[in-house]
Order: sequence, then C-alpha cells, then structure tokens
Amino acid sequence: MSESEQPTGSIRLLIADDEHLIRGALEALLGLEPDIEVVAGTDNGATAAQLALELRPDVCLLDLEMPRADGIEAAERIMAGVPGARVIIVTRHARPGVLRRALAAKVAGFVPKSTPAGDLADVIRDVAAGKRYIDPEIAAAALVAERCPLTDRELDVLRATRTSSSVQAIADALFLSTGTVRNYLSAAMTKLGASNRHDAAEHAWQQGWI
Amino acid sequence: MSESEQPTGSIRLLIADDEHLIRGALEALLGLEPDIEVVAGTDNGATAAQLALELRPDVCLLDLEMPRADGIEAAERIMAGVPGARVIIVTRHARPGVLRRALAAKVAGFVPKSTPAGDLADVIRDVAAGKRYIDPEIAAAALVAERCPLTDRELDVLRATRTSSSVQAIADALFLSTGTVRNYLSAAMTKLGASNRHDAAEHAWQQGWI
DNA sequence: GGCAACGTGTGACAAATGTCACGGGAGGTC
DNA sequence: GACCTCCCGTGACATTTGTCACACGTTGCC
Repeated sequence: MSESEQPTGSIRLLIADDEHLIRGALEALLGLEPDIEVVAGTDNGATAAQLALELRPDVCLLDLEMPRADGIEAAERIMAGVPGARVIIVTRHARPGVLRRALAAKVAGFVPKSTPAGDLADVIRDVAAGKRYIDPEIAAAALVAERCPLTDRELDVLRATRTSSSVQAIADALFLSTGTVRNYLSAAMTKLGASNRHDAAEHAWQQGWI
Repeated sequence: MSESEQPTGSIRLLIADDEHLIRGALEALLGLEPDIEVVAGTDNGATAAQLALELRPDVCLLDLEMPRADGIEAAERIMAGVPGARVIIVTRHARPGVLRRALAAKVAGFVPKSTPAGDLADVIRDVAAGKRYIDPEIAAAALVAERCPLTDRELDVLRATRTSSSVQAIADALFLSTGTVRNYLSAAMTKLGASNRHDAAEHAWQQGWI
C-alpha cells in the first residue's frame, strides 16, 4: 500500500453520487486541489461500500440520495468494514432527522449541496485531519427541531402512506386491519397537527423521521 | 464587446443552478476546457435571465429546478431578450412533457444530470456551433409518451392538488366551487386511470404536464 | 344554424377517510 | 402486583371524497 507516485500526505478520496454529471464535476473541482486525489467513483451506495473496503480511501464523499443503498447505509457498511474510515454525507434536502441518523452512524462530515463549492475541499481536509464538520445551518435546525413524538408503528404507517394510495393498501402492506391503520394515522395526524395522512407523512418526511 | 484577453472563438458561458456546490463544480469542470469561459453564475432563474441580457453569453446552461423562475421560464425570457441566444437545460428528473415545454421554448440543448461529465463540454460546443443536442433517452421516452388528455382547468386543479390538502382548499385557491373542483378531479382521475387525486397529480407531474 | 368541447355549477349517492370510545394483550417500571 | 405505554383490533359516527346525471353559457368549427 505504499505507492510512491503520489505526493506525501495526499488525501485519497472516494466519491459516490448517482448523477454522473455531478460526480464528474466534483471530481474536476476536487482534482484542482493538489493534496486531494480521487481514487474511485460510483453511482450507488452498495458499490461505494464495496469499493471502500477494497481501496481504503482516506475520505468517502457520499451523496445521501442514491439507489441500492443511501449514503447513510453505505456509511454504516464502510464504518463496519474499515475501522477509522471518514465519511462525509452530501445532501440536497438537509432534513434535521437525517442529520441525527448520520451522526448516529458516526459520519464525520455533513454538508448540503447549497454549500459554496470552494468550501468543500477545506471540509475534506478537516475531516481527513480527524476533525468533524457539520453544516451550521443544519445543525441549528436540528437542535431546535422537535423530538419525534411518533411510535414505531405510527412511523411505519406513515412510511407506507408515501407509497400506497388507500388505507386498504397500507393495511395490506403491513398485514394490519384497516381499522388499526386508521387509528395509527389518526394518532399521527393529531400529534403532527396534520389534516390528512399525506400532510402527516410529508411533515414526518421533512423532519427526517421516515 | 471585443475584449482581447480571451482566445479567439472562446465560448462565453452562463451557468445557473441553485445548488452552489454543483454550480461551482460545473464551473471547475468546464473551466478545464480551453475554449470555454464561464462569464457568470447565479442560483435562480430570474437573475439568470437578467444577467444574460446584460452579458450576452454565447451559451446559457440552466438547471431546470430553480427558485423564482425555472429553467424553461428563464429560457423563454432569454430568448425574448437576446435574439439568437442558445440555451441548454440540465435536469435531474427528465420527464417527457418537460422536454416538450423546453422545445417549445426553442431550447437548443436538453441533458439529464445522468449524462457523463465528459460529454457536457461537447454538448456546449455543439450548441455554440448552432447545432442542437437532445438526450436520446429522453427523446425516445417523449416520443412514445402519450399526449396529454387533460383540459386546461383539469391541469389547474391537479397543479393545485400538489400543494393543497383538501378539495375546499383547491376550490378556494382557484375561486371555484367545491363541486366543480370535484368534477374536474373526477374527470382527470378517469382519464389518467388514477384512484385518487394525489395519484392523478403525481402521474401528470411524472409526465411533465403540470 | 347546429354541434362539439369546454368551463362552471348543482344535487344526490356511495365509498373512503378521519374521529372517538372502547376493548385485550405484551412488555416494561416502580 | 399495580401501572404505564405500545400494539392490535372492533364498532359507530361525521366528514370528505369520488361518481354520476344534469343544466347553462361560451367558443369555435363545419
């Protein structure tokens, strides 16, 4: 593992983003930095985790929204397989609950796509140096965010609400009776102050609870 | 307008994308090309149109999803104000109907964010040279896509459905009676084969009709 | 002029949805 | 053991939603 063709202290980076254009652009952006070397790129979380196990990059830059395994799932797999790995999550929708999930997964960096491009290299350097970087806006939002008042089953039905159209379909998906589903939905709607299940599911999604 | 500090034939480019990270990365990517010069960047459609009128870039690279004016609206304004302007729309969700809208606005290029990063510069060069470039996948999808069977008002209520929770709210937003709204929704749902208005609105959105 | 399509509305009916009250059981804590 | 919360269910009820039939006026086309 002691190649000599790279400058001393060069940061070996893995990039995962399902939008090829973005990934390529990020590679171009970070390739301009003399101390950063992009060693791998992929468009899904599962491959990202696999590549990380093989290549042992110093830092992994993972998009949150990816097929096969989202950024946090990929981060968990990488953490499990590569002790001391450093992961940065990049996301478009910076929902407070997602930050919680990311921090629970021991992610070292969390930046929204609204971050100025010039800052990204610095974040990568900080993270590579062992520091953590959490976008201050998201951190503040997460701190004032309400704790999730919903039970596990209530979260389940809200999750199912996002893909199923009728109560019957939700009940079928969860192997529950329609009455039970309606009770859970009613409870969730009351807790969230929503006037229908779609609003409730949307709210829970915005908070990153589901 | 005859500055001499740039190489002959250099393509003057404007980039608009509301995600700063992406815009910066694209600037880095395209900045690597010797014949492309990024002359402006912004994060919303309204400013993009304004800047285009002032700076008269050769090509405008516009993200579709932007605040204040989406990529196509911005393209229309640019076309109206700058004769011979060339616009490329970049989008994450390549819905068939959106391509229709874009072509109706005389857009010269249409690429999804899944395009390999290396191809983008070539597309820009083609467009600058007067050619058009339409992503073949999207073009094929648009050709087999069904024509929109909905009336203007049906589209209106479906649009409102995406933001309003109840029929009453939709009716209030459109200054209609609830009965009328329900009739339109029922008609739209029948035409689209949807079992509720949210499905219908989702379908219409996927097709790019609203 | 006649006809079709569209926009707008009403009224009635059925189905889906949301609310409420009430059960019972499983699993924890004091 | 008593108590609590969560899970799962039932039944009744009011509200919302979706369907259907029908009506009237406008616009555009043959």
